[in-house]
Amino acid sequence: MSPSITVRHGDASVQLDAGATALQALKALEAIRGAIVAAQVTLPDGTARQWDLDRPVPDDVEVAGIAADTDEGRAILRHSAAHLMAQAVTDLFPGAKWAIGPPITDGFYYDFDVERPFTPEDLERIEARMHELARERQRYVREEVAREAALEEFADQPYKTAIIELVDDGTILSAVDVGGDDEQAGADGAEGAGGEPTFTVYRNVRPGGEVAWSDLCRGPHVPSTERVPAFKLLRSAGAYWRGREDQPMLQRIYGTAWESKKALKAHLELLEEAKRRDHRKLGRELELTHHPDELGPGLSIFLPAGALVRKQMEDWIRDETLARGYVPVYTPHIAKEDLWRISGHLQNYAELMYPGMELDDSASAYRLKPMNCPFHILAYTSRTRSYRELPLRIAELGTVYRYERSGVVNGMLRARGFTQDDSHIFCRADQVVDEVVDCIEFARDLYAAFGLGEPSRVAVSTRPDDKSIGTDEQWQYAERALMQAAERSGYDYQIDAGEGAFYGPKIDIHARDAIGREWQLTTIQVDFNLPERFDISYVGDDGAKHQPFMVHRALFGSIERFFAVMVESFNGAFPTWLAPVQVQLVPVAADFLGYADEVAGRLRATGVRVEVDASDGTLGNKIRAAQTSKVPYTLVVGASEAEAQTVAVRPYRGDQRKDVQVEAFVAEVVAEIAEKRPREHG
RNA sequence: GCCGAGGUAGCUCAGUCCGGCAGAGCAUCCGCCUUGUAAGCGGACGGUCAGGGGUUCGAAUCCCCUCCUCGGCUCCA
Repeated sequence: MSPSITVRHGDASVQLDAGATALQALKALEAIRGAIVAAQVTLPDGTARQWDLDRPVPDDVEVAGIAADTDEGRAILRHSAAHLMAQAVTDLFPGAKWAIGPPITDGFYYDFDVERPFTPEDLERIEARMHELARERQRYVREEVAREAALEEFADQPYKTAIIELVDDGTILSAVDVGGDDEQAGADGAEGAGGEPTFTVYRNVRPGGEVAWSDLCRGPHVPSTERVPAFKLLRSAGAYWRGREDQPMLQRIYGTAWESKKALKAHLELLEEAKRRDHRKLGRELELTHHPDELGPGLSIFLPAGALVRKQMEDWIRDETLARGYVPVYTPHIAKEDLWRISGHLQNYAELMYPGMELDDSASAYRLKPMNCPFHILAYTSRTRSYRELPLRIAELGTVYRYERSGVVNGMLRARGFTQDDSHIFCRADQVVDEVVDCIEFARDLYAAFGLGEPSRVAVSTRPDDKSIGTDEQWQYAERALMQAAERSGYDYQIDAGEGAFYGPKIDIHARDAIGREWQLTTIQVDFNLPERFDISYVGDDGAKHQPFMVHRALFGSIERFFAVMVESFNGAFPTWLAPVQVQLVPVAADFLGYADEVAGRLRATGVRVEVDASDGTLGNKIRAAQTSKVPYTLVVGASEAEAQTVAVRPYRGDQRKDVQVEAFVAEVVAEIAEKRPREHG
């Protein structure tokens, strides 16, 4: 008579023979809905853990299936895909050493130490081999092994033994961090006999029982290789072991894996769509921006069309900033090195600053500004400040220059010269939370105005582990203030531990674009440090001097980055109020140029940005030119229109309308433009 | 900075492996056409083949260095 266990799912409960697997339990409980990749087991003490379907479940637990088409389920099947890839690499490149292979957003990677970097042809071979292995229906078999046995088994895998060693000195958590979303280390908690950690090894077992491959891994995995239904290898790249430059460079292969071929296809199409929308490509095609080699990496020229879009953005933020009680300033691009010594930038930020400009007749070098804050402090200290003036919100569109390392510059998303819609709010300690809440609401309004909807994520970044200045008390106060503000603004927020700036913690606000990608845009930082370093003060109602807090905030973040996000999110087809050219006049033949000019003039008189196509191309040719330029409205005019004082309206999106009265169209487009600009200039 | 892939006309790309007159389409300009909703026809213009050095009778092509771009590591607005 074998002992029995009890398992539950919701209200259901059932008794099973001891040794029953998670899959058997779920079947007995009739708890399987759709495709599942693993189980979630909630132990009697309330902790929930992911569990292999073929792994026996303990007594008195709650079990549930993890569906393949959830984030959690995809992470598991991607992790299994990473194993499959490592096995294929091992087959094709004998002697390859494996490091870690976690699932990441939308995919997975695995790092290898191999003789030579992988070529695109290698990736094709590896992927083909993965398909063969998947068809073999190898089972992923979990096995717990003692530390010594693990060390022995992976004696010829230095990175695996290093992971095991990391558990020993208690730094396994840092190894987990290296792995990103998840990690490969098989440390399954310090639960082994005698306090020794127990490791788990996953073996890929062929139907005949032969062990094809084994990896140290925390799991769980899908039950068998054919349960990784759709995958594709995307690219290879160098990556440092443990992400540290003093460590060997490994070869990383990125792949993506999905619960179905359909989902994979949809993802690959999204990648293609992203490529089509790339702001560098559209910027060139639509003549928005220019990045000639002579200019230098990370620097941009805004051509007239791009500049008009940017002007709309700047007008919006300038007007809105003034309306919300900020005051404007203008500051220079360079300043004496001493300023940056006082601010602490030279000590904490030097590697991101351009080198000093030495001048013969000056005792001090000058530096390009990487941030605007010291200048705004100088604006603050231009005279004695009273508590009655606080909060004092100083704002500027300030262009900063940062010497980003050559490998990290990325179009306008990560640039060396960029403009922040920067503001520094000087306030009393008790005003910090209110000010941060206002900033979050301001950011929300901005995202809405520019068509990004609600923020997708709010994250509070806390004190960095390494470089930072200030006392624990100051950091705690500031971090608490940010969390309180985040709570009051009603957003769920997450904590990014150790991701703060060197001078204080911050809130970052992210948004999703039209094709679902997430961008970090707004940043709000609380600073107690610069006020101290510059010894700034205000006179309180007690007549004594007090030190204010500073809130740094940039809502667009970087105008260039936000511009790039706009280009990509709108696919270059801007809403009318942002579009560089709002209306394109197309005469059907040269005879009607006069009437086209007349209509254009009436539009221009109301402030609409309008152009007339005076080329001698065919009508089809001119229509095509208008469409490919993505102008919101094309107006076709010929004899009948001139006669009746009408236009034929061809919107970029939507159906064309004929015989629209000119005055009606003007009123329509003017209203549309006004509507998209909640606070029109003037 | 490190690893990999690239750089040919304003744009998109052939030609590079295997050294032998530098090409196509689009754009631009000129001419013809006088047009009714996504490319009319013809011609012209346009190149230090990223830059420099080397090998060679001869280099876009092979070798070396530098710059720049792309994808990553890392970082970040």
